[in-house]
Amino acid sequence: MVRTPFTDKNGIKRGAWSEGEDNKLRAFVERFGHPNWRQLPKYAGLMRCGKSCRLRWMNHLRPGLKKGNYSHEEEQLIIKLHNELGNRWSAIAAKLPGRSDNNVKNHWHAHLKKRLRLTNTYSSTSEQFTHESSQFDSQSCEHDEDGYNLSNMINGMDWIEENNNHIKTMEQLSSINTVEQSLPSNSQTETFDFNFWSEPLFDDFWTQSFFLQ
DNA sequence: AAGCTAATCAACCGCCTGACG
DNA sequence: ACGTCAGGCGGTTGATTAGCT
Repeated sequence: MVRTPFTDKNGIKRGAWSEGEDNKLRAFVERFGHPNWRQLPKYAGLMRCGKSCRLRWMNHLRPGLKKGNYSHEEEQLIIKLHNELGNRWSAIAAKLPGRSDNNVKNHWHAHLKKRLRLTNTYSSTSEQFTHESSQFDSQSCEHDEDGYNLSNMINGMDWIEENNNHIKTMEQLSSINTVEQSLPSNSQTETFDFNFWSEPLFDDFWTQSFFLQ
């Protein structure tokens, strides 16, 4: 699920990162930090652009990154924050320890957005859902930019998740009339010498000594 | 088994912002 | 005040995998 590696006309490598490249970047950043991403690949012995190195570090290599499935709580928090902040993925990711902005954004587009759409479709077919699934007063509860009731969204998502096996398609969902009866009634840096990097001797001496270790 | 389509997510691109000279 | 540069952000692309016919 990654782009095929290739080298562009400037000799910059692009596409998927190899394990060796990851190791070089990780080792270098852990040792020297990253005060200058543009210069970093040169000193780290990587044929990558600085942006690519930064992205790789931020989204895959930095310590504490959480991989794998999102918890229910995380998903609810994303929905809530997206409602409050819009597409400010970095701000949303900042509230989710261990998740990168890219990761959150992908999860939103691949999972949550669709589920919310599904929920709203269902919501519009069931007046009862709108009434009973919300434990909040309609005047005071939160709404998204399109006017959707946020609490209903989350409750609806809960329900869809619980009943996922029974709902296969949007068509099926919108044709269900008896579903509402089954709805729950109470649903709810390290320090670094910056001048060091501009020191010409750094070029050969440090990169060599680093990789000779 | 083969072909097709949808889903997933890593990586890229272009733009914006702030720092600095 | 202006230009340049680097970092960061959000949108988009594309390769791979999974599932369906």
